Amino acid sequence: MPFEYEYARPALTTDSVVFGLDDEDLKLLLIRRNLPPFEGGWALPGGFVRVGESVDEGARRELDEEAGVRVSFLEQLYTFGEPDRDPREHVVTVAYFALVNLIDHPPVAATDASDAAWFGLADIPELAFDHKTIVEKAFERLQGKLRYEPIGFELLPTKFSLTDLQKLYERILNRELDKRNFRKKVIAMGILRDLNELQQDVAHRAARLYSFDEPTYRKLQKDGFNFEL
Amino acid sequence: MPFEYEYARPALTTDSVVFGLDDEDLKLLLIRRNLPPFEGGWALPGGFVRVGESVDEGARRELDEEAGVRVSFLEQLYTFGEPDRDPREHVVTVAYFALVNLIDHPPVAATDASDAAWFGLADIPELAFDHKTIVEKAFERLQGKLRYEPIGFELLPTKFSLTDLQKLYERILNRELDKRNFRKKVIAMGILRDLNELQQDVAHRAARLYSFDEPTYRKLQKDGFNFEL
DNA sequence: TCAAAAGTGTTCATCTTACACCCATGG
DNA sequence: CCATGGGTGTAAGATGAACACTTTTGA
Repeated sequence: MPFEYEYARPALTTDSVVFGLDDEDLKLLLIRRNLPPFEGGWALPGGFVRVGESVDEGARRELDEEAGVRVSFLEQLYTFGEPDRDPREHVVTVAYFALVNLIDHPPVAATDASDAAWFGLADIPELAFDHKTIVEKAFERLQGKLRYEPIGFELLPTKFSLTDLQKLYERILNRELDKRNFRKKVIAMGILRDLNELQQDVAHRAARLYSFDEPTYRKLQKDGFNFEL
Repeated sequence: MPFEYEYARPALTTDSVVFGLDDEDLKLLLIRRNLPPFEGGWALPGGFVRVGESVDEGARRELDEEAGVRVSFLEQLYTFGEPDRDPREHVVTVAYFALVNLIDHPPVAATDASDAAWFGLADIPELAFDHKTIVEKAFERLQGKLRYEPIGFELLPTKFSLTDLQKLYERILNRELDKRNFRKKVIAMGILRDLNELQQDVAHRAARLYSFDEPTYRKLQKDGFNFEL
């Protein structure tokens, strides 16, 4: 036992709630635990923070190691510090909230032994520790942020139709939106670039394709513009 | 050195940004450090999280021990985990954001040797570690939350006038508000109880006093009402 | 020619903003 | 009687919500 301290220290981990959109369905990334406790059960990807790496780096490293996932969006969610949340000892976890684009970057096989899998939000199995609470909090955050920040684009392919975008909002917010009003609002914001391209190989009238114009968004944001949908 | 672990662990602390309103000026609570590093300098109240206590409890305990302050509102702000934020070693801190009512509960002398003091936001001295960053983030949070959650009342005495409330908003948001529109909006929300009392000992027409009607607020909130000012 | 989704404007109600004067009180 | 802040309404503009039909394309 080479590491000694004058006072007892809680262990420090990260756990990440990674959402992805797969064929227009919202999915959650889980890994199967191959160690006790909860051996064989499903849990959020995560692990111990190393001394000398930032907590954010730790979260990214664990995602890469456990699931081979490079996320496009990662932010802190909340720190869970109840002493009994891990049966072994006092483990404080910094939870993260992440979005990946499963369409442009489809998942590859997990790099180490543990297997990783994507679950529809309705089909989430029992989770280890307090991970259910963490997932719930992350989903609330996703719903909240979606309306006030342009994070939905992180889940879509670079080129998308207005209907794709609307479906995304409807699925995550869990309510229907008016097509005309939605289009009016999103176009009026001026943060979409019309690519003058059409969908290919669809059995109906092809939709125009757009991309998120991030530079323009940043410019508008500086001038006090607020995204809201 | 009685505590040994198989892997190195970062230290875990809390730091709290406590705001109070004093004679209608927003103040920040700081303590003077009596140990290196930054000995004699000002810093946020906080300290090590003990094994077996929740991180929230740790934050409250440190506030009580270092400044004798019982806060009415405390919530997590952010976890700062850069490995170089403390010159001694890797210290991860869970930062908290707290509000106290300095008018109904004026500060008492600090309980232990360290001295605590309230600083106007414009007069904040140099701070130890990355505490300046933490304070900035907390102030942004205060400004953001103030508009969408009824947290301003935590800073006011139980009985206040509409002008008191408006001044609070103007000071924190740093812009002027229209008196008539402000009153219309806040009255229309139906979350203020008119106490049918008047200010005493003022050298002008006395204002009506109100209190925040929290039960009604909670009821409205359940029915999907959203506070916004 | 049919099915399936794309695309497009107007109206009404609501909310937001701007704005100025009289009132009550104590000194 | 004057200085100080308390208290009040209206009109114009902006925003949000409801709503239905025509167009394009491939099968």
